[in-house]
Order: sequence, then structure tokens, then C-alpha cells
Amino acid sequence: MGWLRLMRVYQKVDRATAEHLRRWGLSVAQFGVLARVGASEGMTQQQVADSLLVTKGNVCQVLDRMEGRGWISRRPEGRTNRLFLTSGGRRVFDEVLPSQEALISERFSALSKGEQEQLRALLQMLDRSLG
Amino acid sequence: MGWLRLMRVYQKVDRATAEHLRRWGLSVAQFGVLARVGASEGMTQQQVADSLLVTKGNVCQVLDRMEGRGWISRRPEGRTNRLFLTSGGRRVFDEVLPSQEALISERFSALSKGEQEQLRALLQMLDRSLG
DNA sequence: TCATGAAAGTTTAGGTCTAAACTAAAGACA
DNA sequence: TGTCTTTAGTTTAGACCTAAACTTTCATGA
Repeated sequence: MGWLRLMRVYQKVDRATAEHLRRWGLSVAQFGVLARVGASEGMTQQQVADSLLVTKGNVCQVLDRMEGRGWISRRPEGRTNRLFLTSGGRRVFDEVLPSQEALISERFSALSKGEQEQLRALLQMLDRSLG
Repeated sequence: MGWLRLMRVYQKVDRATAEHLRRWGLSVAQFGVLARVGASEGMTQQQVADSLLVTKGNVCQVLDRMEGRGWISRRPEGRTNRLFLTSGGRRVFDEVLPSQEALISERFSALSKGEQEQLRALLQMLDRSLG
């Protein structure tokens, strides 16, 4: 079954990522938030949750820790919080993002460019079909 | 990046699985152990951990709950524990496994047979390259 | 206007997972 | 035999994640 393979690949890359990010004291979840907010500041917590496919309760908890470490700030605005990187958060983001992309690219290097494109296309079809 | 797609597909299928298994009061982690032990009884905890790509500490915790619910039994043997399904565990296993396989097959049905085979082949190459 | 309801965020209980420290049982070898 | 190391399992602290209950704030329409 393809699902088992997909699980294994996910687990392995996820673990490699986790170990890599530990160098900056970042967890995978925190990196996800950092990357998302870094890519478009001013998002609300709910928007971040939706885009990462996690609950808003989870985002709230992860943000508590990241705010505590001075990487992200919540700017209240009516009933929402708008999220921004602090200067420290921006510095980490600028350093981690390319490094993380390099790690992923290295992990996928067993596949040729064409094969990677094939894989991407198949996963995209699947993703779309899953709503 | 293909990795983002893979993450999304994993998350979506994982959530769907979790919701489906809730009907039997099973978590995804518990189902993993149940399926592994059900497929070859007498395994040690370390063997289960290795085959699921998780730590032995994690397996120990999950087993505590499953043993508490009467699905699995530990049979001490020297310094290892051999794992077996109880009759109740076997009953759940026999019922859940086909249902779970049907769910996965349904979730992957947006891809043709050939496409699924392609996907499986690409993931297998990737998996092997990841040690 | 104001009551009702929907939406954003927070909190909590409970299961998952890891890393690391710990215990106990084998095995190995001088 | 006695010590030394390895291996299996357990425990613990800490982060993650969800579901569900809760609070606050906004929006809507009678």
C-alpha cells in the first residue's frame, strides 16, 4: 500500500527536519509558524491555523512559547490578533529558511528533477481530491 | 516544493484515519501497534518500535493504555516482553483492519491504478535513499 | 436599540512523541 | 567466577496536538 510508504517518508524527513532545526532551538511546529508568518506578516492566528491544517488552540499554544522567546509578537486588533516577526524572529527566519530548504532538497535528491516533478504532480492531484 | 504537498497529504489522510478509528476508541498510534502485533504476534517492544519508526519509550506508553483496555498482553521472557493480542484485541483487529484499508483505498481513489503504482515507486525510491 | 448568534482567541484534559536518565537482565571475557 | 558492557524496558519532563468548553468581540436583524 502506498500509504505506508508515504508515512515512512514523512516520518523520516520530519525527524531529519526536527534534528536540523534543533540547532536553532526551533521545533518543527515553531518553524511552521515562523515560516508562515515570515512569508506574510499581519496574519491572524486563525489564518495561520487554517494554512497549517492545525487547530487554533494549537497555534495559540505554540505562539505562547514563541512570543516568550521573543520571536513573534501578537498585535491585538478588534477580536483578532495580527502576527508579526520581531527583529530577532526575522533574523532567525532569514537564517533558517534557506538552510531548511537546502536540507529538504538534499533529502529529495535521490529522485531526478523529472521524478520530483512527477511526485509533486501526483501529490497535488491527491491533495486536491482530499478537499 | 514537493515536501509541502507530501506534508499536506499526510496530514489530511492522518486526520481522516484518526476520525475513522475513533469509532472503535482507537488512536492512530494504537492502531499502528495493533496492526503490527496482529500481523506477527510474539514481537518484542523494541521490534515494534523499530518497525514503526518510534522510540521504545513511546511504545511502552502506548502499550500501557492498550494493555489497560485489554487489547494486548505482554508476556515477559528474560529481559524482553513478547506481545500478543488478547481475544478482544483480535476481535477489534479483525474488524478494524479491513475497514481501515477500505478508507485508505477510498482516499487514494483520485489516482488511477497506474498513478498509484507510480506514486508507490517514487516513494519507495525515496524511502530507500533515506536509510 | 438590543438580543442573538457567529467568530477569534484561550484554556484544559488527555493522548502522542522524543530525549535522556534510570533499572534490570544478558552476554563476554579476563 | 566476577566485572564490564550492551540491550530491553520503564520513567519523566517537555513540547505537540486535538476536542471541547469557555470568553470576548463583532455582526445582524427584529
